[in-house]
Amino acid sequence: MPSTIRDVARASGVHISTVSRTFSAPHLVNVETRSRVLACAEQLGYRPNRAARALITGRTCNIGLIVADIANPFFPPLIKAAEAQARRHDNHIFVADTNEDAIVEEELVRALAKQVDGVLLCSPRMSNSLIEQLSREVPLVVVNRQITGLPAVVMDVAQGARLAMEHLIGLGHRRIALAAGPRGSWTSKEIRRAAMLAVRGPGRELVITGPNAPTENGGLAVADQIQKSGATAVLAYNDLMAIGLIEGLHTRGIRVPQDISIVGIDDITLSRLTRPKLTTVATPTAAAGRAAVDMLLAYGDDRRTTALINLQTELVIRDSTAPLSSQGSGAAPAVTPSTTETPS
Amino acid sequence: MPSTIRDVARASGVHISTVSRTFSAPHLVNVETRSRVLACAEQLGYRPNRAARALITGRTCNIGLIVADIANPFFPPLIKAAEAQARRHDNHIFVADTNEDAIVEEELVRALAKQVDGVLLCSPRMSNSLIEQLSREVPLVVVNRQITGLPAVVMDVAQGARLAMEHLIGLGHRRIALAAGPRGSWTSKEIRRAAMLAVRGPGRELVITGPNAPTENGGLAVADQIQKSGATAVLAYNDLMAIGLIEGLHTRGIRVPQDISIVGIDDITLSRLTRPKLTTVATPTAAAGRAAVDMLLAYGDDRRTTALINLQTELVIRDSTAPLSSQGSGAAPAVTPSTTETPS
DNA sequence: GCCATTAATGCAAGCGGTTGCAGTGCTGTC
DNA sequence: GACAGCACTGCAACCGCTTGCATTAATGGC
Repeated sequence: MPSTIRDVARASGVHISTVSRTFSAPHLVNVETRSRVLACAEQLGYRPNRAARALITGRTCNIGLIVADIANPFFPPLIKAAEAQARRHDNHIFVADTNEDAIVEEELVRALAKQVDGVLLCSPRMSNSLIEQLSREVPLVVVNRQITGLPAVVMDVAQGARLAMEHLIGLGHRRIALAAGPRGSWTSKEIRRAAMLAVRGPGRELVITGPNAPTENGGLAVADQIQKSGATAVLAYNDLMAIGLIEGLHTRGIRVPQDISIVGIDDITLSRLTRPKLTTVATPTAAAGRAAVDMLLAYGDDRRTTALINLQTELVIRDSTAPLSSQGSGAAPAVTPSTTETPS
Repeated sequence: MPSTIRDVARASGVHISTVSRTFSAPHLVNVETRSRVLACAEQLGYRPNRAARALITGRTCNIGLIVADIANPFFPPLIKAAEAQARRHDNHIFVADTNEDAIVEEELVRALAKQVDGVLLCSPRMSNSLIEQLSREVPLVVVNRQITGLPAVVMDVAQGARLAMEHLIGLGHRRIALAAGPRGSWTSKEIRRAAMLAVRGPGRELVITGPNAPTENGGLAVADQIQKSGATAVLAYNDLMAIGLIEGLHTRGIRVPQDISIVGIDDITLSRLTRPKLTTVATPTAAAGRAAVDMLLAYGDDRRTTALINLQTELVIRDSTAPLSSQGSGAAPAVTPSTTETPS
């Protein structure tokens, strides 16, 4: 039904190769011929079949973008920035969601491999070795994971975690909890490493809980452990967990930040709209999306580009952190459980 | 570099057509031959090129999914459900985000058209006529918009809006505001129509504000108008706006639900985690995603399927709505601006 | 006036698969 | 023993498009 290059050729009385060139190398065809062909094409509603073109040129002008969970508000800004950047180079982004499942992840890379020019793998849950193997089948740029030999864009969460810890220590906290992220997350490992290093010191202690689901429910679920841990401050793997955690603590009568300080990571839009507003480590997700696309597109030019882009993070101090209160009772409930709160 | 069907044929000493059949019609090839071919294929790391297959079969086994804004938490459950359902039928979903832009929307449909078997168009911002035109170029299933002659999946937001209004009226509210959605949104029109109908009655009034961006910021921005409107209750186009609105009112010293009641629409995960928890109209987004995929896949069987699936919505009453307070001062600030609040 | 250039177009081979049709050898039937 | 039927495999055309090369005509230089 849809018209092909042959229909246009017949209609305009030229050979199909001339039609082809009209679209992919216009300077090679006579001005008059060109406009005649274009008119016919327009009239027939002809659009080049990109799949067929891809078959022979090897370029699809599509980029695959694989994320662990579209529902995690951390990703959309990255996705949108990548889309915008791709569009700027006349490419399109196909997004796919792995549901935090390493198996699905592998499957999706393979499924996309042949229909895109390359894949951006964001916050992968696969093993490094599998990623290396896949990178031999399709150009890959990894986001939020550092693998030697592979081009990557990472955000310096270690630095962010350190800043967060220093902030908390500066507020007088001594017993600090880390609500870790999911298994297989490079970011979570980085945070953990940096947090341990930053907290190290006399009279200080880091309590690690996890792995946890990187969602509100993950935060909700860890509230109990946090309460029992006696920590007076928490660094959460991400804002979503932090928000869930705040809610979980709230239902237990524990107030944030009076009774316990919470720091998130990511600075999602939402963290400005919760009460209390969330202190968090801002990650440059949009910049990461742009950089990853650029990296992938540059891939073609000189083969083995194994650059690593490391983007800075920064601490945004809002209302979920406060100096260690004098009662120093840790996460134990306040004596009179929050009678001054708004009803909930 | 990647091995083709010819490489496998050479390695296993058969004709390419036999290799082809090994993958697409295994029952036609001898068991021994098949296993030999499979072994060679495995060893060479051969994977059928889906683009090439699509070229001749006309089926890509891919489905395009276009949404207005990935960052809107309304969509992810729909996307995830669609992905799961598609996977069940051995198809893949490509998601693309239009940034609420009708132009980009059209461009994306066209870009996807040739690389997918059909497109799910969610909450389109285009005109009906353009959608009809596009549906002639590629099988289309529209979600959240009803267009005669086109297969569609809609959620009965009109019913939801009616329930919400009845709830508010039942609580004694007489002057109710509607924070409308973006221009071009069918859903917003439906809500408006239903709300007007439901509020109609002696001494009652509906104040409509908008169009507004369907985001937290949209809600934040409309807080001022709402305050001045004197309304004691608001139905927001979606939960995100409702949450932004609550925040905006909060900074103006107006308490929810004591001073003003708010109802959202969508029942996103978040609406259970805000304070106050949001009263909202739950929309069956996951069911919509599944239904849309099923509809699109059924498209092939008997051509012109113009079914319409209308999914029920329901009102979830939480803490952001309350009986009209006796002071009846509407959205005017409380006399002593919320000294009992938690600090923010 | 001849030849080398140049511009414009046609020709045909393929990209990596699928598929209708035509063999080939074998079995079973009468 | 001839033949129909079956299971398997090969052959070759084709899907829609690109591209190196050949062809043609027009142009310019000397």
